[in-house]
Amino acid sequence: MQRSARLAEIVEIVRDGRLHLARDIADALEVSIRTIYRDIDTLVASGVPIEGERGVGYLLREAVFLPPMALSLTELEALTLGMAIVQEAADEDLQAAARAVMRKVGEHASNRRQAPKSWGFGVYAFERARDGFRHMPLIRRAIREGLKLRIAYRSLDDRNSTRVIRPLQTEYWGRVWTCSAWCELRQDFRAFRIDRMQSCEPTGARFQPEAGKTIEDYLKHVADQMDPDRDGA
Amino acid sequence: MQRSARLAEIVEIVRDGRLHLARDIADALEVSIRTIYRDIDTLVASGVPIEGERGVGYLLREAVFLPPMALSLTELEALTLGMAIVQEAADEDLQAAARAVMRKVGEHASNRRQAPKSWGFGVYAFERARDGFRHMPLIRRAIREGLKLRIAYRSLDDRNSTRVIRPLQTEYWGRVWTCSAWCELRQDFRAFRIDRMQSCEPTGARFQPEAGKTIEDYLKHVADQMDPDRDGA
DNA sequence: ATACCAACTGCCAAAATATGTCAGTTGAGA
DNA sequence: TCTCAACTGACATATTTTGGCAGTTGGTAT
Repeated sequence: MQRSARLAEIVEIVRDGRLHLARDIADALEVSIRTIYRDIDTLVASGVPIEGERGVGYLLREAVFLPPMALSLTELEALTLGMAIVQEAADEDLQAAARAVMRKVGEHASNRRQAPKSWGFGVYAFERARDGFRHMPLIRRAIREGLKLRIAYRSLDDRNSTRVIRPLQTEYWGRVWTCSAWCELRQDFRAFRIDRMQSCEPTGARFQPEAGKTIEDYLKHVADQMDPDRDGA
Repeated sequence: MQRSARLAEIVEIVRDGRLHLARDIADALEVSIRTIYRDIDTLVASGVPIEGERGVGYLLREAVFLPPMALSLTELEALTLGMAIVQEAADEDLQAAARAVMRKVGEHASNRRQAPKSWGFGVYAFERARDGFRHMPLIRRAIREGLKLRIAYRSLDDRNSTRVIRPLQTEYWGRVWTCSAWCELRQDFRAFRIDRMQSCEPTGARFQPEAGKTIEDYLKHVADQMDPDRDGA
């Protein structure tokens, strides 16, 4: 196995977020433990955020490793446009992430001989309801980790309710964000406008994918009933 | 110099879109020409679209090479969301490019141990005016290459005009795309809704950045006058 | 047709790099 | 104090990379 391929393989092994011992990695890749120590040095030196702790093991958290890629100019434009839109239309966490992506990509992509100053895109939102993004970072985390949320919701015709939901996905409607979820009050799927959530907090409970209540079930469900604002109770 | 660093360096040299001889690259990197031939083999094998022609030289067109990168989960979400929006809100060229980006990124990013089936995003556009994207690929090319365009425009109050413009940038307003340009008819900056362009074709002429008519001048200009739909003539 | 160009290929010895082994040290926790 | 596993340095060995050489190939200019 080539050295470069082995480096990539180490990242693959380590990025599941669990602890790994140099000994085990060495066995899996059929090289000596010394080589693994040297390889991890190389990876850290080239920016892969692997954390090693004496007596514990190696850990790579919250990171995904992209291999070298060749993008066409049009693909780079799509990427730039997408990141520009996210920087306008999403919450601060995602805005910062989009900026970071552009910094990482741009750093290497823009030092071409005649670098275009502008990429030819501008993105503007007519109604910037920054306040409507307030709960999004929490909701995204809840979707990732399977956390139940308790929300206070004010419907479009100003009726209030409090309910526990299992958030499944967020949707962007051009101006408004919604969160689709399994609603434990209604025992059914519901979509909530995020800017109409008066409050939003984890209940502390978690949920597992459950037959009939998963994102796949929801997507089948909406194929039939097409009216996200139907729920006003 | 390390082999891997040299491979990256070759891409840097070659991606200016001009012809390069293996001899010159070898001299620049202080290795033998034989090594360059082997390196280019390696690069092509790993997907870099370098074209070599006997008796001519090497060429890499329309491509940008991204080095290995580590993205945080949030950054990957921003990337995924941006590409999802572009796939909804842009013309077919950009849609295809966004799909390609996700294929390239996802290929490597999604084979984690517990791969999330969905990234927790859905993107929907209320008004899909696909027809309004018709001229966008041409306009983007014109911006890149500095081509003058002749457009037939129908204003919001239904007055028609034909003019030659120097396109500078496109803007996305959540639902509608516009193109800002130097208008040779009005001798001033104008913003045109792309879905109101009845026709759009290159005049054959090119333009160079000219003091007072560049994208930078335009951005200064809009800072003062803030009404993109003002021009109805 | 001929000459020329520069990409490409196969081969081999020399140079550079990566690897395994071994004998340590370090920091944290039990 | 002991254990664990990350880490480090040194050195002989194995592997990979490199340069040089002698070709071939496809295309263009003469």
